Amino acid sequence: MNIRTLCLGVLSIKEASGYELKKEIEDGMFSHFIEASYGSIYPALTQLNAEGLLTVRAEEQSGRPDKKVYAITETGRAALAKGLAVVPAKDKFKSEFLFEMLLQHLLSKEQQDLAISKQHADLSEDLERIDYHRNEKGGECKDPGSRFVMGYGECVLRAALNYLEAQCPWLKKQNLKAAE
Amino acid sequence: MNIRTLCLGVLSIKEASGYELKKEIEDGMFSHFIEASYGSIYPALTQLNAEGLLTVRAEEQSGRPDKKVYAITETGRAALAKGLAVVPAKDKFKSEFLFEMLLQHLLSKEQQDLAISKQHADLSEDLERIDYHRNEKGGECKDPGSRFVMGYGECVLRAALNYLEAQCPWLKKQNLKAAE
DNA sequence: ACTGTCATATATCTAGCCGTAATATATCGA
DNA sequence: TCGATATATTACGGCTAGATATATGACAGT
Repeated sequence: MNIRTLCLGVLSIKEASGYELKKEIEDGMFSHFIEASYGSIYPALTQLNAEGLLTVRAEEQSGRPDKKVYAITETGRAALAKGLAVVPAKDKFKSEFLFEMLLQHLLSKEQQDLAISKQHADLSEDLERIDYHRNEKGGECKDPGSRFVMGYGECVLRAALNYLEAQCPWLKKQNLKAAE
Repeated sequence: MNIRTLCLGVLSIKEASGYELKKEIEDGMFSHFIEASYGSIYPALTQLNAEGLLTVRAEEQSGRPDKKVYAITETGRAALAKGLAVVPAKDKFKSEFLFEMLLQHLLSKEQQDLAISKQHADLSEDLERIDYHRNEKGGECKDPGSRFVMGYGECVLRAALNYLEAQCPWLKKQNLKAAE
């Protein structure tokens, strides 16, 4: 699956500008299992629009560049359905953290602890974001699809967090201190 | 962290040809948290060799292309240590499976079930590979680094698998059938 | 109060890294 | 004979990181 299908998928939920699309992918419901950069999003939107899979509407804004709001068309929905109708590729997981841990004998104790703290913070942040999307933004994630992916993410992230805390008990103490 | 550091890291454990390196990344201890393709590995090795971070030794083989076995040098180890001495970037996780699940209302029941079965199989396979590296290849993964990353992987994969089976009870029945 | 710097909001583009997949060749097992 | 295994190479295209442009509001420093 490529960036084009990805954009169509996000836009099938709600219309957005390129900037908002990126935000959605970075901070929104999609954030824990999708990545995409401006350099791929903007050209994709332009192309999809040229092919009639999206429409654009320019919103003028004082001081800022015009916002180009993209919306999916019926043709776009058909293309999306087609793009999804393939068996998904295997998940891709890349972790520099685990790579460093594997070679931990090459690192100082401080570097190791720093890496572990950072991992712990990253995981916690992702977990909080999921909780936020589930609870605080009431109503937006009530469909079966959203619930499934939120549940998946929560469960995986929590497992990682638990493992980390079990292996490094000092993380919890540090947590308590930080919470004071 | 880039491919160069990655190659150095793997070669710091044992010397290997480009082909073997790829195998290690694909099927070995690294497989659940690292990806790299021939298209990036081979040029990286050539370059690292040119810079004196690796040495090469050509092993002649009947019938096959010569095997170029790369080994890390002292300069290479220093470069590796330097490359690791940065706070690791955040984990990257991309899942087409979760993307499809989020938009499940656009898929037929058959497509959904197929995607779920495949995900289940992929996760199981990864988990088995970890178990294999921990148990059957006795002695290779006894250092703290290996144990940590194997434990992490197992724990995360098992959490995902449990979630999937809890959400889709038919997976277990199917499993039992397949095991007969 | 003035000033500078940073964050937010928006879009675009480029350089370079990286992956996909084709190509080449030889052996071995089915 | 077909496919898998073992090995190396490379062209093409996709994608990321990051710089550039512009305006406004918030906040810290002097």
